[in-house]
Amino acid sequence: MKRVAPRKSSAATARERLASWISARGLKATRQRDLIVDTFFSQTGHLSVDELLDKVTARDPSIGAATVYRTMKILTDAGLASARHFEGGQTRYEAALDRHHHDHLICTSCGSILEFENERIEELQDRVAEQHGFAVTHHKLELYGLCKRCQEKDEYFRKRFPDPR
Amino acid sequence: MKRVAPRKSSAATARERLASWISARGLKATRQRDLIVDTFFSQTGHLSVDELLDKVTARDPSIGAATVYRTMKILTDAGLASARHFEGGQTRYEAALDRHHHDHLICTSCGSILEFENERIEELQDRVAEQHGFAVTHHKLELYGLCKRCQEKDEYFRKRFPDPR
DNA sequence: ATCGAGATTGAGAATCAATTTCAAAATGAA
DNA sequence: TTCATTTTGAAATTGATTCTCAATCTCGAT
Ligand SMILES: [Mn+2]
Ligand SMILES: [Mn+2]
Ligand SMILES: [Zn+2]
Ligand SMILES: [Zn+2]
Repeated sequence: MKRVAPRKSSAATARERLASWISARGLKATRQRDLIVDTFFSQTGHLSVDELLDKVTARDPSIGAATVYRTMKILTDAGLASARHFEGGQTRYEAALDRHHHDHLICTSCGSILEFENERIEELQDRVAEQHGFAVTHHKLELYGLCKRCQEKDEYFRKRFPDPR
Repeated sequence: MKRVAPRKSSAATARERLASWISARGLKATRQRDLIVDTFFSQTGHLSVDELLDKVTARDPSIGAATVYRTMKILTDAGLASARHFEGGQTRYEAALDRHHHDHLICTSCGSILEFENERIEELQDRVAEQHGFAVTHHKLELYGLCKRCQEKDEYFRKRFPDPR
């Protein structure tokens, strides 16, 4: 009878890593931190602090916004989350454990975010940097526009209400 | 005796275009606006509102920051300047008249900004968008790191003070 | 289990860029 | 010139984030 080795959820792994990262520098484990980290890793996608705070206060209304900010900064420093600064809005965080570098397509109508990886683009970026004697540490590639669904919605309204005015 | 056709400075052209853009929508020409636009186009590079305000108040100390913000927004709407939101700092503006789209290399040590165009990267971006059924309106590609000079400075200090502690 | 140095907390204040408000001044078409 | 409309500068406001601080918690050493 085959047994799959019990796979640790990446949330669990993240909590472990955070624990060692925290103790490694004399920080302390707290109930609030655990709750926030737990909540964060139980979500997918790109979460703003406000959105996260909502979920967190649903579980414990006494937790303050500052603590969520502080905790997400720790997660980021520990390499377990990454902060994204898309156009206009607040900072958004996404889980970073076991994830490749990737870039984003952002729908300016509905706010949905798609991810992509393109090795060829990365190479060309490296080449550009090289040509300028530049040592790149990180980069940002974001494509803004309309997702498929929002294009279709637009199309629908254009058909129903042609040539307004 | 050959004569080159007198070439209008792009600053002058920008002022003309702005004038028609302004009158086209019932706005009014003002001394402050002229001064700000003049100052902006007499500079090169990527200017923050603060930096621009400094130059502007040197010429007329009575001009307020709000007016500079408002004027740069008009220039942007008119397509004569473009706003750039690099990591961390304030919005920076660059002249947009007669300029191709381009992207940036930003030195995180000295703040210098290099520009580049790469048609191949743009094509690949289009392909990515297409694959996701995404209609891109604009994008942002920014490479952060150390410029040549800052790398050399680092190198110099590493040689002079090896293995500290 | 208790202690105590040091870390963490939540609330509210502070910061910072940017926008808005508002009363006074400027613009420009008639 | 008139005068509806736009613009201005100063100050207030906004919104995201960080900071401050007194009270509370954590955890290694007793
Ligand atoms: Mn992502
Ligand atoms: Mn540029
Ligand atoms: Zn959409
Ligand atoms: Zn540099």
